[in-house]
Amino acid sequence: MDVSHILDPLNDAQREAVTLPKQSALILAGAGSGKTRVLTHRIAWLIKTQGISPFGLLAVTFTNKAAAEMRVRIESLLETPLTGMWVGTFHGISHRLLRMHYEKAKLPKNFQIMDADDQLRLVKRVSAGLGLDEKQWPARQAVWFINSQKDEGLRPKNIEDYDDLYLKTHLAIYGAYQEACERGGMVDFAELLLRAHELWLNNPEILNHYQDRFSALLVDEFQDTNTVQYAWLRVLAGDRDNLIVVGDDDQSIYGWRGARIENIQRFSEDFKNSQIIRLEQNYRSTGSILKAANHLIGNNAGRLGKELWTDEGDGDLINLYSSYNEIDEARYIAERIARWVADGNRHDESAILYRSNAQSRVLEEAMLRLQLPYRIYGGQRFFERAEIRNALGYIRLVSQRDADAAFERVVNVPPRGMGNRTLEEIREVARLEQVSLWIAAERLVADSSLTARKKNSISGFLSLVEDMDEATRGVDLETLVERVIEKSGLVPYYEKERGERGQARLENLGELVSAAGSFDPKQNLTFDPLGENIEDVSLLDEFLSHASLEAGDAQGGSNEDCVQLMTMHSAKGLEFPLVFLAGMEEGLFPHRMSLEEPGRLEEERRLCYVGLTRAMRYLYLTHAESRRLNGSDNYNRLSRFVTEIPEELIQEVRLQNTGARSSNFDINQTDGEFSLGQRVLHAKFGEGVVLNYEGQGNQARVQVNFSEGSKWLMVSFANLETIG
DNA sequence: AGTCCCCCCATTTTT
DNA sequence: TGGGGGGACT
Repeated sequence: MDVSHILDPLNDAQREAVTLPKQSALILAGAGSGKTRVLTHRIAWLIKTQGISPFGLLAVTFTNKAAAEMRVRIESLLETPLTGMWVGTFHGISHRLLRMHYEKAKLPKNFQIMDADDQLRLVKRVSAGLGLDEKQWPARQAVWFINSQKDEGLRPKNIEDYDDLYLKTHLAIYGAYQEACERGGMVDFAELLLRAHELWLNNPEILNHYQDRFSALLVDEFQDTNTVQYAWLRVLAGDRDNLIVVGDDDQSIYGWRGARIENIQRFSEDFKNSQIIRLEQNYRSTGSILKAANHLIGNNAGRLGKELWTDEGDGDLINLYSSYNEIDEARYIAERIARWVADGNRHDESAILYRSNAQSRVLEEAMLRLQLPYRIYGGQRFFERAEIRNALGYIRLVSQRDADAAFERVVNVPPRGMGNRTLEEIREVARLEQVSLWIAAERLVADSSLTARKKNSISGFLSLVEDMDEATRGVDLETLVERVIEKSGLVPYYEKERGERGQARLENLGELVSAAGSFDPKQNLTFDPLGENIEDVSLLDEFLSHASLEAGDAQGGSNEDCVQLMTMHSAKGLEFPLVFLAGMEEGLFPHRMSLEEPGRLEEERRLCYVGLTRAMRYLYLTHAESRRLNGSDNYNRLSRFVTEIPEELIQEVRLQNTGARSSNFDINQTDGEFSLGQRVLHAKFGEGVVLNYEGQGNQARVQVNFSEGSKWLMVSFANLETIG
């Protein structure tokens, strides 16, 4: 069989990784070293030459996007649709397992997935039920506690409280919360993983089945696995020695949400037969950028060790711009991008990366001022928008009356005269009689002791949902969604909301209808073209699970040619020819919150490493001498990360024109010297004042403020005459 | 029930 | 500086 198209495009290390014999391995894949390529080619190679059916393969990723991309790339290698192979996220695959083995997992058949918002609401309710003061015991903190425990694989009974009030209280909340979840058949994200793990531990026959089925397990971004995820993988691998993990300890940046860099550091000990293959040749960045990144990360201890290299040459030096303040910093970046575009490049080949979202606003304003189209990553995603969640709440209730989270969410949206008092009564009945809110509401209506007013508002809601149910029997998914929205009263409710916001919400509701119309469960992981379908899960439930598990894109229109603004975290995995790292200051990056513990500082350094290695050709580091943040001025020192880069790799863009700092850097050039503030004469633009300059020799440019505005000019072509 | 105001807080994000 | 949440007031 001809597999040349699978092996030929690979370098030696990549080829070695792809053609490893069947055993466990750690592929240490540096930034831009062809990690995804190795994974996908490995899979194609296993299928084409090792006689392994796609059915016998499992590939796990962290994000839906990565899973989808992997599938597409394997399919294009195989030149055929990939059927039967499980490619998905830890959560998606766990969800599927739980659906298939719901009885053994001790879950109701129609269990629902709670997302972060549902979870917070439930924790609030549970804390209130325990009589805890929301001020003293913030629900967000309790959620964090619960999730971290679950990420570590810990149930309340496994946790020691050390007679400590903090622990005791949170344990009580965790316990009560878990009971509420069990009662309502609800599963949060962390629970999906923990539950699937327990499913295997408690049911050896099920575990054996999957161990027999999968002859190879492949994991992407292994450095981001948390304790449960690694335990999950180890249980599944058992003694089969068939676990291939790909990752980069130097790019582990999610410790704060449970990821354990130790997992990748200890992999070789846990899998004694495994080998390590390093992918160090980089196909993305210039030599200077790689040298800078290598040096920087060399300051971290306990690395597995890896040095990126390229055979493409050093390229330009890294530019460092010291600005007067954050506004000047943003202006400089914007002007630099404008020039980049004027030179014939695309906006979306440039990216501005920053440590924290708060930095984006000034940058955004600078983009607007220069009329540069931009796109800010992050923000609310489609299925997380309030209007979408409200609509889905109704839909959920139509399919499942006992869905308390949905009940709470929509019972008074749009407002229908259901006061907090009334709701509290419903909750009370539900609590006392151990029934769902829906049943409690029904009982309250039947109970004659209620005032007519309250009775009406409750029964109005109950019959509305019954109505929706009747009106949507036997109807397809799209029609169902459409009719439920129509009956819900959400449309007139949002029409009243002034501004474009209401309009946007209405559009989103419309989009939800079409999303339902084009929803194809065959593309969804929980179904399988080989007929491994999960019995009796309705298309509707499937759609709702999909909405929880895959929150969708943050914004549409992402295909337009825009400057890309995002945090360094969200930039992981991406690359851009022109990259700015803004706010290279102590306290901001590394962030002050991470300074105390050495481990967290190292994670900041890894984040910086990620940032640096996003750049393909041109890299600019910027910092501000003064930065207004949270309403007060900060005077931060230059980030230690900049000083950890060898000086000879950095070229300072020296200039100031914002006044407050007096500068008289001289610009040497053939016909004389300019200094900032120097008056000059240009043949076409007339008189002007030098504001700024960068570059050296015949690359030098000056920014001159002429009467018609400021312009950047190449010193060697502009023929400027000094005057005065 | 809805609006307004005040107070508090402020890193990073996926599922 | 600004957003979100909670409480108070209408």
